[in-house]
Amino acid sequence: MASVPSSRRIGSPDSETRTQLLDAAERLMREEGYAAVTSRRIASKAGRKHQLVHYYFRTMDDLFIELFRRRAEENIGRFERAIAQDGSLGNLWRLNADPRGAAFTLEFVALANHRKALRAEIARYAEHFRSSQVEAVRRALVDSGVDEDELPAIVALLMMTGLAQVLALEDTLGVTAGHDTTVEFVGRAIAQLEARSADRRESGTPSTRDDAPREG
Amino acid sequence: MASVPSSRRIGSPDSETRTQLLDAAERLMREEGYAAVTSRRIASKAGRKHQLVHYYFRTMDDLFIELFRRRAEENIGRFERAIAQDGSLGNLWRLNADPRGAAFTLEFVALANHRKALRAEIARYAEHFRSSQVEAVRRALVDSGVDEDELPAIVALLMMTGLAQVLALEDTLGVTAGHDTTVEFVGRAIAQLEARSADRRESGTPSTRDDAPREG
DNA sequence: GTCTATACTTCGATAGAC
DNA sequence: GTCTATCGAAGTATAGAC
Repeated sequence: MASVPSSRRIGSPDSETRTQLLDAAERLMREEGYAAVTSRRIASKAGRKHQLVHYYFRTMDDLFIELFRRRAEENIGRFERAIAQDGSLGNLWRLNADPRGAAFTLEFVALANHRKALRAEIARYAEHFRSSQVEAVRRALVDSGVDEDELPAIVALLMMTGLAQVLALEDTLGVTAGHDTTVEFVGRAIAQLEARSADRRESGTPSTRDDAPREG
Repeated sequence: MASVPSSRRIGSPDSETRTQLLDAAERLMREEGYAAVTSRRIASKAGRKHQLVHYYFRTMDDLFIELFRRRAEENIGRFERAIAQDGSLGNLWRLNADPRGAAFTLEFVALANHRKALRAEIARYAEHFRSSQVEAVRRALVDSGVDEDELPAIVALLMMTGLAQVLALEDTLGVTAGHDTTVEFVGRAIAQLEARSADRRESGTPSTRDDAPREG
């Protein structure tokens, strides 16, 4: 664990080449799975020699962590911006239903199973993302007049996440029976909840949006 | 695709040793992920020489396919027996919520991403399993007097599957916030549906269970 | 910053002895 | 059925020249 320093030179994190290597790695991971992400194949895809990968990343673990981290941060930022602009249930579902995110998660969780260094990183991200999301869902539900007992925010979120994940997973296998029906069903269910929200606003009930979004 | 015969001798599928090798491979996969499943590590875990793995399996693809197939068949059998005995929603949820199944699926789907031979096998299984399950869910819903428009069987099934998957996936990461709440919620929702079913029986409406439970 | 050269490891697979 | 011997390919990593 207490890694020996190792005097080896390491390239700057700001390097353009480094970014290209990470891009190549990410493409490989998406297209062929994590086992295809090797220093040689990354370099080949980026038109470089494989030793250059080791110049920019001390170990492959470092590379994977970096790969995960930059996408995770981008993801959190994207979600938070989108939610700030439109925190409706419909938008939350749209964001979660993006199959790219689910496929990415899937691959990294499988990876974490045998790269311990990644596991901690992924867990930390998962927790951060979860608490940020659950808050948004909670606000959206309160907005629609859904009581916490009727449907707890965490349950709604796990259902959305789970559904998105299964759909994405099956898509990669080419199994898509019932997917349209399901997406449609969820869309309708959300529309109904949002209609409730509109009713409340018309009848003068103030949105809870204004008062108590404490936590986090 | 049209694999060259290759004159190499291959061991009998009934061999005891072969089963032990498969068991060792399965344990490796569960504990350390698919990348740890190599001929050498399997053999070592089974107290054999690595060449013996190649005696029983022409290629590693063959081994993975066999590994998947025997678990898949066992799984389908177990589900069908359990459902024949108790086809209630509650039991269907219990079966799906078993985290072992979800973890297994996850690893193999990740594997399928770079082992094309496995992909077809997994897709075929997924479709078979899906249609068998959706039929069971449909019967259970009809039994509870839930209309297909109110909640299509495929939607209920994908929700159960997705939820089970997310819970299992997060468990492996050590992220379990809200899991209890969710399991409890689902349990209560199902109990409510099943109460409806009981009401119907008491009021004399015949259960559909009696007429059409055909299937081996 | 990128390359050549190189060391060491692990892997899948085959041939052939016993 | 299991072993020894052996191959070539691919992986991670380091040192040092340019």
